[in-house]
Amino acid sequence: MPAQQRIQRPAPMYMQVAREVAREIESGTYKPGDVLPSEAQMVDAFGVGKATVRQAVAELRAMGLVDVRQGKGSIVRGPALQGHPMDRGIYRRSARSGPRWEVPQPPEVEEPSISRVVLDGTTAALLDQADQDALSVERLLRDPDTDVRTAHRTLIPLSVAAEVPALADAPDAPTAALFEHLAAAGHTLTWAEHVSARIPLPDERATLRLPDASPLLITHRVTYGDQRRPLLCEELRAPAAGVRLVFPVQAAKAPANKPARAKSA
Amino acid sequence: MPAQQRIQRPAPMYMQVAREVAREIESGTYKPGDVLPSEAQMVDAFGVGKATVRQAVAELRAMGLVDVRQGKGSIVRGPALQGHPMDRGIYRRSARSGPRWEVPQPPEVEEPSISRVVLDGTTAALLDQADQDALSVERLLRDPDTDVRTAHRTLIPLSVAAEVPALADAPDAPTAALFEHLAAAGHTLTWAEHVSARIPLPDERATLRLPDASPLLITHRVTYGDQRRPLLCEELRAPAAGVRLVFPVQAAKAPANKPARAKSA
DNA sequence: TATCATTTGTTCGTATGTATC
DNA sequence: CGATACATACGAACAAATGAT
Repeated sequence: MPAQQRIQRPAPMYMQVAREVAREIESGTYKPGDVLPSEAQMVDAFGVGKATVRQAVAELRAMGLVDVRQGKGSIVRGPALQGHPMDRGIYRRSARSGPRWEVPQPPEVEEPSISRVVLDGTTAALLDQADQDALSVERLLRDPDTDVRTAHRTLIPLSVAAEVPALADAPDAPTAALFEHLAAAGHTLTWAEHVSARIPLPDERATLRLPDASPLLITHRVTYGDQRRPLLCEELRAPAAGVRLVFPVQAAKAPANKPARAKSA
Repeated sequence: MPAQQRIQRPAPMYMQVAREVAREIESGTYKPGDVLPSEAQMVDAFGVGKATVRQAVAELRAMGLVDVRQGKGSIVRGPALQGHPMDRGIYRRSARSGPRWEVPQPPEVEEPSISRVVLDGTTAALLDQADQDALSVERLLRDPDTDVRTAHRTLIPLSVAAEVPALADAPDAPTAALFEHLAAAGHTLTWAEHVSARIPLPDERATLRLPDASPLLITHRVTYGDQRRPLLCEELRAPAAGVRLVFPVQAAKAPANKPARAKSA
């Protein structure tokens, strides 16, 4: 720790402006839906150049506090979209009653599109099949209550599709049906959910109608059969702002083995 | 004017520049660790103004493709940090063997700091206690293998701490010990994990050493007692780039709308 | 140790295009 | 149509960090 830590240089002016406006938003001076003063007004009010104001507004946008629209202005976002997850959960739970499965899933916007794809790095690692192609079923889902759009992709390795013809015949069946077919083929199913997040790509922002400053929550639900063989992978991409993923968890009875640091090359 | 719909305006110049450089990165012209041409060189190479080049570089940074450092240049990131989750998982699993619990947790960097806090919107909703204060234990954790830093916060409502004095005596005990105390007090424990993500605040970027374009993965693990009463909330904030959260999932036997309770032996 | 060239960061100015009302 | 506001683009200057001399 150098002594330089003590002294603090004044923050850049654009950051000071951004913080000042952010404070006014949080204190209620500007309420959700309000339009902030225009850039020209801020130039006069703060006595700084236009580039400084623009960068300050860019910071506010990156913080997720405002939505900027050309020709209109900078609109203050509601707290629900300011990064705090609302009470809208996407529940990730599967339930089984006898031979039937229940897997919650919102209705889809368009009909699913089926294609044959080469697995990318992440999904190849999860499915443990570097060279194998897979069937891909892509869906665009939409929750009618909240208008939240999510992208869902089911990946069925070709080897699994060959073994279980029911999957190859109707890969676009509901997830519960896929589980039932795998169970009927003699597999004992277990799952793992892999959750990550990243900045959305431009086209993802468009199709999912993502606002600025909203990361993309990505979960891969891998279905395993016996000997922990991966059979299926579902990828769900959801906006992180205003949405939570909820996992009901049951503690395991026994610590079993410890796969904590296993490195599979 | 309807014909105008068909034509598409050319993308802004800064976006064209960004895409061109991104293509060169992905095609291998610039490899991870390489330093991109300086801004001045790009101004000459592309024949655009400096502001245009700067915004293009800002785009590349937002895409997570490069790391820009003053006085040095723009360094191409490795694919591991380009938004694709690596094979480093944070395992979220609790195991019980008899009266003992096992909860995985990396070592902490500093000693935990204990304070009394007022619950914010999210945690108040999860703990179902709008007016209640809570004990807060904050830890900064660090995985020695990967140098990944995570922030961990345990919230114990004051009412729960009053009922279970062992929690109030040592709120900074390991999570497994907290579970054991709650179980010893007669509670049957269940959990739910709430996962979200958002853009990190500036100070979070500093303490967690977050690179640009890395969202923050946030999970709230709520511990419930009987009648689904929330007893405890743990908040974990982890960098989303290069990290996955892994949840082992077991399908419930019956589609109960009531929480499925673990059978006590 | 100190200096210097290079590179990015910040800030100002000006002009024009485009969307909204 | 016109006024307003943001988006894009140019130029210029100085500050701050970096690495090598």
